[in-house]
Amino acid sequence: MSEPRKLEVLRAIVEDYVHSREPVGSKALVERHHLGVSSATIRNDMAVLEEEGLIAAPHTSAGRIPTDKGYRLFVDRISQVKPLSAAERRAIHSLLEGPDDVDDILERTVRLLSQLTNQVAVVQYPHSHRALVRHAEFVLLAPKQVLVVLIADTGSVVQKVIDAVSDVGNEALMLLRSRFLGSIAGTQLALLPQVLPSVVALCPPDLRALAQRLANGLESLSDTSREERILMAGTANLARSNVDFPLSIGPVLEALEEQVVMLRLLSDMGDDPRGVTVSIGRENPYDGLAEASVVATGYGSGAKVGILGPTRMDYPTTMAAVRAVARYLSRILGG
Amino acid sequence: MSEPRKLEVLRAIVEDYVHSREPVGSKALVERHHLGVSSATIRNDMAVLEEEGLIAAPHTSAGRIPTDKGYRLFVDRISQVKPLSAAERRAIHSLLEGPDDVDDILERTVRLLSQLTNQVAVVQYPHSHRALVRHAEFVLLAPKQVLVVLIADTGSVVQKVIDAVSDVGNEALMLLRSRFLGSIAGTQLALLPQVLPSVVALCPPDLRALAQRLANGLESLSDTSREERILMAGTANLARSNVDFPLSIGPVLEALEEQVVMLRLLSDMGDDPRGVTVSIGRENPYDGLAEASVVATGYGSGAKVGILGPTRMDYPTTMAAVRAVARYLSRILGG
DNA sequence: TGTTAGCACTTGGGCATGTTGAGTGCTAAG
DNA sequence: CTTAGCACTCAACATGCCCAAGTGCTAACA
Repeated sequence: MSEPRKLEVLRAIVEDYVHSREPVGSKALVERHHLGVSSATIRNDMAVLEEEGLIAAPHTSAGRIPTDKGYRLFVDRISQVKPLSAAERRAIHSLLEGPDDVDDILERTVRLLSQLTNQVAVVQYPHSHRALVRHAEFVLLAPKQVLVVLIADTGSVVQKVIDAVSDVGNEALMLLRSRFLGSIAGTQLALLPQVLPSVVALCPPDLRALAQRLANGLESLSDTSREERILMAGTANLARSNVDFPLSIGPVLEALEEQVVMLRLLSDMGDDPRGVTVSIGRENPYDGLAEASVVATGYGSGAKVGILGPTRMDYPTTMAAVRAVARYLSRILGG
Repeated sequence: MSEPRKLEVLRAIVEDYVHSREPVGSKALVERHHLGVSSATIRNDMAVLEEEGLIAAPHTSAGRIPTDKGYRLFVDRISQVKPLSAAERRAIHSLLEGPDDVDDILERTVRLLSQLTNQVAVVQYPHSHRALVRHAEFVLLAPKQVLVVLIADTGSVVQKVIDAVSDVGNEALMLLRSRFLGSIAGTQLALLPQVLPSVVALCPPDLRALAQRLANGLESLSDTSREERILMAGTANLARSNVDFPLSIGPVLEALEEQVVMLRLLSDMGDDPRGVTVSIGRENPYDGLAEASVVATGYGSGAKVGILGPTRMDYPTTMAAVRAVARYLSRILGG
């Protein structure tokens, strides 16, 4: 039996199964695809594929469905990236318009991606460890409460309330502000922990306690892990795509709600810069996603975008959509 | 037939049905509750209740289940608020500890509430129209890009990127900053639209175009509707509670994702300051929630907290939990 | 050696039929 | 007004049957 045809058969099975959601048999296969052979031959091929663990039969006399391993081979060796439709391109392009507020863009990105793929879309906030300090502000909220605001040149603004031990004077605060600002403006956020102590050390002794607290606040704000958030959209697609095929939706929702889980998942996926990465079924590190696949890729300076859906999904189209969206995202955010 | 007993029967039906998820019959009813009468009598009462539209039979020979109207009566006239368990009180108390960052608190609130009730918990960000301007900052990101930051005395920080028509000088920006700040510091956010025009008018002519843009930015930031966001947790509970009773989960997820829908829903609900409001099944303005109920109440200065779950839910316990959480929330955020 | 036709075999799903039991409504007596 | 009794209804379950889809195997074929 020829190797190319075997792959062709696997490809046909995957495509038919994704389309029909039903086990696919040898006869239907030869009818729908013009493989130049008879169903008997296909049966032989399928027996081999089953032996190799690429497909499986739910019960004795039913068609075959792809296994995780089968999907894996399909994705790695067979599937060709489908070009996007004109309408899809247009939809992605329209992302370029509108305000360039990061939050807005990401929001629209996940919506778009979930609509394009009919899956749950997920995007990680852009990494900012390369970002530079643009401005810092201390605002007195109450006699003993100071709001610390840190603004990066990327336009990201983070803030935190800190409590002082004793009453804080406005003049003192302004003095400290200019001291800090003079030392840290223009430095990388990631370097703040190294720079800040010296600023504190140079402060007048009576302000040092306060300065220390402010420094702590700034440092925690610069901690990029604070930015490790994800945004998602399209959870309703989970319910729709499984209306007659009850993938247990509960565990998946749980995983999606646990940002930690999703972040791990995304960052565990390789970061092949030119292609998208796919994690299929039990390949996922999280048990609740045993029947789900994740298709993701990096954008900009290393954060991830992707989708999550049932293992039975249209990989070529999905992968194309994810890749295209990631590219546009990189372009907009200036990767 | 006595009116009090009729209500008692309704109450028993609701409680049993919520507990067992199965239509409840006359015989089971007399066994499980010590109503002092026989099943035949209950049958008569049930016939009356059915005539009044308070309960219904799925088919000829099955028990009865409460209708929306039945739940309504149950909630309005029968159910007594259950006291919370010690463990629940403790859990809520622990909310008081930890950082008083608004985001953190709300985040923990929804998590807690969803765990307490086993439903989807929803919280609206606190209203800020009474908030005062504490500080405003203009930061030059690029020659033609300015980041406008508005800080309120509540500690809320909002920002927006605006594009200028021509290159912006740093000195000009600083000048405008002090002008704006001098005029708007301490005024209510809600009043900004009235105050800002005069500030623009008093600017030197060559800066007026820029000033106008900045004013627009500030105004849009002060727009409280921008703050009308909601936070939620526990969507996985939707799947769990309906494992053997397929409430169509799809439309519900859709509603939850459409913040607009949820916001309308919450604000449409009355704001009885001392009690919680319940919206049952088809009472909801949104079709997708025809089989769901919302239990919500106000907190702080008028924003809402609540939960969403199947109409078949344990109203007394849920209402107690929502009320308790809302009270603590008001206390922490200083209602 | 790979392909094909033919065929016996397996099996889940659909369908008709029968049975059961929970639950009802009604009536007549207490 | 309550109750016991009874005939009736009907979903849920079980049983048996058949059918179509699909398989694996074997023997013939190129």
